[in-house]
Amino acid sequence: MCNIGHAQIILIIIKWQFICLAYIFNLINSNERLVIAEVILPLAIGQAYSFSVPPSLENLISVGQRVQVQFGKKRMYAGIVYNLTDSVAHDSLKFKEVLAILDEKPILTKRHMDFWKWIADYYACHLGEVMISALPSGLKLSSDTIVVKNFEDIPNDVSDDEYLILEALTFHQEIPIATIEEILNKKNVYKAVNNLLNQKLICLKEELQNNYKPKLARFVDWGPDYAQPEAQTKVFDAIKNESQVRCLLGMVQLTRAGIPILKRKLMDKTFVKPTTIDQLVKKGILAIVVDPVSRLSRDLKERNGVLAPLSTIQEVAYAEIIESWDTHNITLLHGVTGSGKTRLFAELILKHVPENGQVLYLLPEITLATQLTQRLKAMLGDDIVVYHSRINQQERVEIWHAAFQGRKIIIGPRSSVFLPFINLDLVIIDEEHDPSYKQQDPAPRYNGRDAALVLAKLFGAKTLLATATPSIETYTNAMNGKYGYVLLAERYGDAELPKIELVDLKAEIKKNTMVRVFAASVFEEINANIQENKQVIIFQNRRGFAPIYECQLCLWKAHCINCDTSLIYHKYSNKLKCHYCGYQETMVPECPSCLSEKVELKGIGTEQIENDLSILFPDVVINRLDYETTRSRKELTQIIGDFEQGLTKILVGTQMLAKGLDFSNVGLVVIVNADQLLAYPDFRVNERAFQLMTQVSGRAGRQGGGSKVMIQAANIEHPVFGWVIGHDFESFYEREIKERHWHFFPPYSRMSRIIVKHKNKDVLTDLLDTYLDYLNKNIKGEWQFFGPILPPISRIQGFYLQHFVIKAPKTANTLQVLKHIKSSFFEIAYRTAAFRQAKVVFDIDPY
DNA sequence: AGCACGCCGACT
DNA sequence: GTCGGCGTGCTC
Repeated sequence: MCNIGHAQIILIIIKWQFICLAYIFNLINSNERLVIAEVILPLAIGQAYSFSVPPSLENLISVGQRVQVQFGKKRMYAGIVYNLTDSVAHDSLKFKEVLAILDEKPILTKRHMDFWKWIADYYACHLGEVMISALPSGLKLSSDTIVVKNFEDIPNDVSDDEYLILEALTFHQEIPIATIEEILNKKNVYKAVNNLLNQKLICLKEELQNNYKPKLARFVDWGPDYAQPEAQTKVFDAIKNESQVRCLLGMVQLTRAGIPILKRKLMDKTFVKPTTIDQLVKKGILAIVVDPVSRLSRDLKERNGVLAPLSTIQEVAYAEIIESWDTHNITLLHGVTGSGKTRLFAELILKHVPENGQVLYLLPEITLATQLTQRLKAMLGDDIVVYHSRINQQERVEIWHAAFQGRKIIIGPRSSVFLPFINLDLVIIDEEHDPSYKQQDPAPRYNGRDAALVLAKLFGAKTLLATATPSIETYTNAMNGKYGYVLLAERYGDAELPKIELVDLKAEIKKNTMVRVFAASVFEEINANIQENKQVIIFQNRRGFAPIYECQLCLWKAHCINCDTSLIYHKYSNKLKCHYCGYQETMVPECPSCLSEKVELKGIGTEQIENDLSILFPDVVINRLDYETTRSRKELTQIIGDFEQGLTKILVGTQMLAKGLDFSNVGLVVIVNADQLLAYPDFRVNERAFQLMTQVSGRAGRQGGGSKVMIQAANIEHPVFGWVIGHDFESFYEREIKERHWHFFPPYSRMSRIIVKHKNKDVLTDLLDTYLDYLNKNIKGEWQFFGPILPPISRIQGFYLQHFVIKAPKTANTLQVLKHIKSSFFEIAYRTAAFRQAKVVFDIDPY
């Protein structure tokens, strides 16, 4: 008995041991199997954060999906699974759980997130910031996202959670996601929200903002019975009222091409009041249209349906590009303005890209809204998607999915490098030199051109960089043999490059022969072109009416209260505006400082030129193309369309005019003040001035010959003018590259700019001195540090700013040293309490 | 970036 | 005696 009892006890002990062992084994085992998801959150912190994946989700989760996670005490985010790993027990304890998986399938591939990582590393920013830029807002969710009603009746086939959300929306049009959590009385509501989004029963608030804008533009068209010219002619018999007649005459003239006209523009051109138009609308003669779809696109598409054959020169260039791709992945197509590059792109896409290959066609933002995309659409058909800043967020999500499903051609600005291509075969970067490829603010401060080259490399895709005025960096790479090089030196068809003439403003002013802002010869030339029914483009790279408002007595100047900038007068609104922070005040007729009335406007802006022209040429239709007049896409399309169709005779504008616009009847291009283009304190000024003048000139004479460009300048000895006049890119390059070499500027060095902001001016100076001292002592080699530099605008929105510049050798470990620079900055700033409030911005490869 | 916690000035 | 300013530190 005793023995048996003993044995039993032993058995029990063994049993217990077994249980304990099994328990421990189980623990280890389950810990080994525990899956950890590294998740990118849409925040400017850290890199990826880790969350544990509950067993129920283990088989469903994969890299590239969105998941709902809690971050901090109460905030929820839709993050992206960046990586999946196993972890051991003591690590996993501190992790929160993934609460839900939002996408059945990934919405992008690992390859794309590698691209994100490259951007974050190279441009010294957080992965989360890249995510914010990359994802359309329809795919981003967080606690403070606001959900908006987008249905009439609640459908039957929704889940309980979804029903509760929709029901709540019938009472309140908008509900923040945080409130939805309260309504459903639980934390993981994203799944339901996401389902409703997919069913388009709800929208996110940001998604709607873009949709509202086009509604602001009202257009005037003929009433249904007056669409035909005969009916329009007859209508004058019945109308007696003088202003109504004037209004209708204007309509006949301005809508000749069958395109409705902006109501405001009709009022401006015919000097009628809104009531006059309303009366005509009441009679049914005119109609107000709020159609958000431009009719221009339809017209153009019909006109350009047929693909013209390649010219002999284009054939040669085509063959050369294909050949150069045998040995180089990247090729520069250097084609003069008007050489028919677009037609070549169409040929490459149609003939070279395989059936399932994708094409990314990058363009500077403004060109997107123009004829170019219309022409490509006409050439290439419907398998083409255009991605630009003014399309709404719902469409963006659709384009996102289209790219992931292999849509063939995507045209877009720099941000389209973030679309989730699956089989990218060709990248075309048009107007490669354009500075707007560089994003200034916010982070990631990436260059769309350079990022696209990296993206293409990740896919093994071929790249074509195209421009009439290559950037110094790209041209150098082409000359080095790093890139292939194809030259297209002649214009397409019978078009000739325009004759460029320099007009000496100093001499003109001495002789007192200026006609307002124009030299006498320029004024005559404008006049002659109008007489010959040719169109004129006037270029002035400054918007507004006058840049400086100054007191002649005490020299007081209108200054922004937040920034270190002078306020620019806008006549249309009678306001003085800051172009940096948007601050504005109403113009007062006397000096606020000495109360004298001798305050005067100085300098020239596009608005003033437009005003002067309307006085000099009262019978000519003049229009203006700048940031001010193109707030909506429709207005931009309208302005370009009107000029293209010859309704507008003179077009005044800023550098928007320089970007790839194609007008056939321009006989004269005037650059009003070229000195200003050469006055920026930037090592790229000459390059920029050369490019701008050449590009603007390129708008002239795109069909036939005899066109002219007149450049007004005081400092006519500047060498850049000679090269522009001679269409001599090579001499310009020869000289410029020597300068870059001499001063160790890019492409000989890699440049970074570190901008530091602080509310206290002295602390800021102190911090920069301390830090630069540290850098000079600790970083050796060919590294050069310059600063502190006071930027042209040294105070923005209450913060003082200073920057310094780093020139680094182009060696392999540049990035590591930059990382060190970044971390040591924070270290030094942290040591002193006063430094800690400093904000710092890293701008790599600044433009 | 957001948000909580905490320590000092102007109000019921 | 509280409300609220923004400085500091933390978020898997």
